[in-house]
Parts: sequence; structure tokens; C-alpha cells
Amino acid sequence: MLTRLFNEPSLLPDMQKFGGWVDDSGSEDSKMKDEEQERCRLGDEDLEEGDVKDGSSRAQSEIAGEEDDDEDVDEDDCVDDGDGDRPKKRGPKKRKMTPARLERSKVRRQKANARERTRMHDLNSALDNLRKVVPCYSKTQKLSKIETLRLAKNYIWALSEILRNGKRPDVVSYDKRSLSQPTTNLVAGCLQLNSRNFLTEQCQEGARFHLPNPSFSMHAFPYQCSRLSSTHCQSGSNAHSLRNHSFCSSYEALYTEGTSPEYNSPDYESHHSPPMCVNGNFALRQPESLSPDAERGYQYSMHYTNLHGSRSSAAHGLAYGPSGTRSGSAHSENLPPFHDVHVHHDRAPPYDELNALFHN
DNA sequence: TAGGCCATCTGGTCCT
DNA sequence: AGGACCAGATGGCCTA
Repeated sequence: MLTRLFNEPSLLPDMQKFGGWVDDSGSEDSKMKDEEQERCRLGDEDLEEGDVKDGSSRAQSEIAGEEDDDEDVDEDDCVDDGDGDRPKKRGPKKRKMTPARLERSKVRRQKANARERTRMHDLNSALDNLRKVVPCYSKTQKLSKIETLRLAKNYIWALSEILRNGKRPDVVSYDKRSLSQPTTNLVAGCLQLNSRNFLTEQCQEGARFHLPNPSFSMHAFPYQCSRLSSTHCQSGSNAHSLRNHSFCSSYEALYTEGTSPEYNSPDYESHHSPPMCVNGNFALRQPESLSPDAERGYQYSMHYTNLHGSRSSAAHGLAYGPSGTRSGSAHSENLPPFHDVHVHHDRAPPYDELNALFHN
């Protein structure tokens, strides 16, 4: 719960005002006390805060001439090693951790913690922004950090290849590191479902749709979400022999939140069959009624495998060929409305080539 | 329950 | 001195 609260950056500054990190303030205090006790016990240690493990920082701060304006105390206050034979240590005198210094150290540490939190939040925000511009985006099933980066890398790589060669990148030369199975499924399901909504939207608007954001047109559509239970996943649509549990699970996960009750009825779900694929390719089916321009502009296909060398079950489960023509018996028309999963693409660039990206 | 993912704390290092 | 950045440690949450 605390963790969740802290995920809300706006809350953090206020929380910091109230004694810093709630969970750890106590332990930090005790830690500080322990350190002080340890220093006195050892006799020859007078570490600055942050020097528990070694003295490098201490040496640094001492060299820098750290001064305690108000509470500068000699080391003798604390130390009585009782060993006159021991060679006197060189260097500046060490200072005892007085309560005032301890307090300052604590404040410093809390400030550093707050900065670190802010820094990590900024980093996460940037990562979220990146998630939104890689070709698959879901609010409900976020790509992990590492997968976001890998996906982005592959996306950039493929775009570069297309720009350089004007043709589909060679997937063999691609970075083969793996996305997880759930992510593989997510991307696959994401694209397939969006294609369906996308096309529906086009039909409703006369094969045209708005592009409020010319860069990421798919953001224009607020997708509804529906849920497919595992049961339905397994029992429904026997004709789709290639569908497997993993793929079903991904759909289930994707549709778990924000589900409209009406979609939970068996009748409704029975109409929804995850798309199939037999060769690792999947693509969006083009409506026959689309004008040539629309067809050219909205075609979207994708070749997708998982990275461990094993084919993605999701990819296997998709039925549409790379050309956008239907190659199996799946019914993309019957796919459930999708919830906040977005496929990003721009105008009508070589999507066939771009879709080769997700081989990672 | 193990493993993955994540947020946070912490100390070290470098830089200004 | 203080801030930024980094990496290790830790603990919570979630899922298979």
C-alpha cells in the first residue's frame, strides 16, 4: 500500500515533510545509533554518515575539510583506545558524531532519498512515454521496463533498416533477445484487436478517421475492454486448433480490467475468438470495401516470434497472413472490443516492414 | 511457493 | 558541500 501511495509522485513531497520515509525512519534512527555505538566501541572509528562500509567517503569529506560550525568536537571525546603503542593515524582529526551532526546526516540522507525517488519517478515517466510510442501500448498490461527498451530498440532498428534499405529488415540479423511470453502475447493480441477496432472505426466513418495526433493515429480511439475467461478460451471455437493456453491467457489478462458486463456472457464470448496464425505471421485483415487508398494507408501486418527461439504461441495463433489477407478461419470481426491497447502507427508507411520488428 | 518485476533505501563515486 | 548517477540490497506484490 505504501508502495502504491508512493507511486503517486504528487504525494511524495508532502510525505517527506512528515518525518521522511515512514517505514524506514525508525530503522534509520536505530541504524544511526548503532553506527555511533559501533564507532565508540571500535575506538578508532569516527565515520561520517554514509561510511559504514569503508572509509573512502570519509576520507573524501575529510580532505574536503568538513567543518562542524556549531558542534565541532575532537575525536577524544569518544575515543579512548587505551593503546599507547598503537601508531597514531595520519590525516585530519576525526570527528565524533554528535547529535547535531547525526541530525544533519539524517536530514541529508532524507533529502538524498527524496531526490533519488524523484529521479526514479522521472525515469519511469520517460519510460511510460516510451511505452506509448512503441508499437504496442496497453494501460492495463504494461510492458516491463526491460521489454519496453528492447521493443523500442527493435523498433528503431527496423525503422533505420527501412530508411536505409527501403525494404523489410532481415529478421535473421535482428537482435534475438527475447520478450517474455506474456509480452509476446500482449503485442500480438494488441495488434490484432486494434486492427479490428480500427477497421470498424473506419467503416463507421466512411473509411476515414480522425487523426488528432498525426503521429500516433491509433490513440484516437478509446477502446472498450472485454474479458475472456480461460474456460471460454479453452472451450470456445474448437475450429481454431492452433490456439493454445498461453495465448488465451494473454487475452484474459488483457481483458481483465474495465470489462463491460455485457461481454461476460457466454454468448457474447463465444463469438470472440482470438486470431490464429500458423506461421508466426499475423496481420490485420483489410476490409474488402476499403478504397485502394484506405487499404494502402491502413494496412498493418506483423510478423512476430518470441525470442527464445521458440515460436510465440500468440504468433502461432494468428490467422492472417502478412499481406493482410485472411489465411485461416479466425473471425477478427468477432474479437471483443479492446481496452486501452493501442497500436501506434503513422501515416501509411511500410507497415509490412515495420511489422517485422517484433521478432525480438 | 518460486520467480519476476518493481519501488525504495543506501552508500559509493564523480562532478561542479 | 551538495547534487546526480549508479548499483546492491531489501521487501512487497503478483502470477504461474
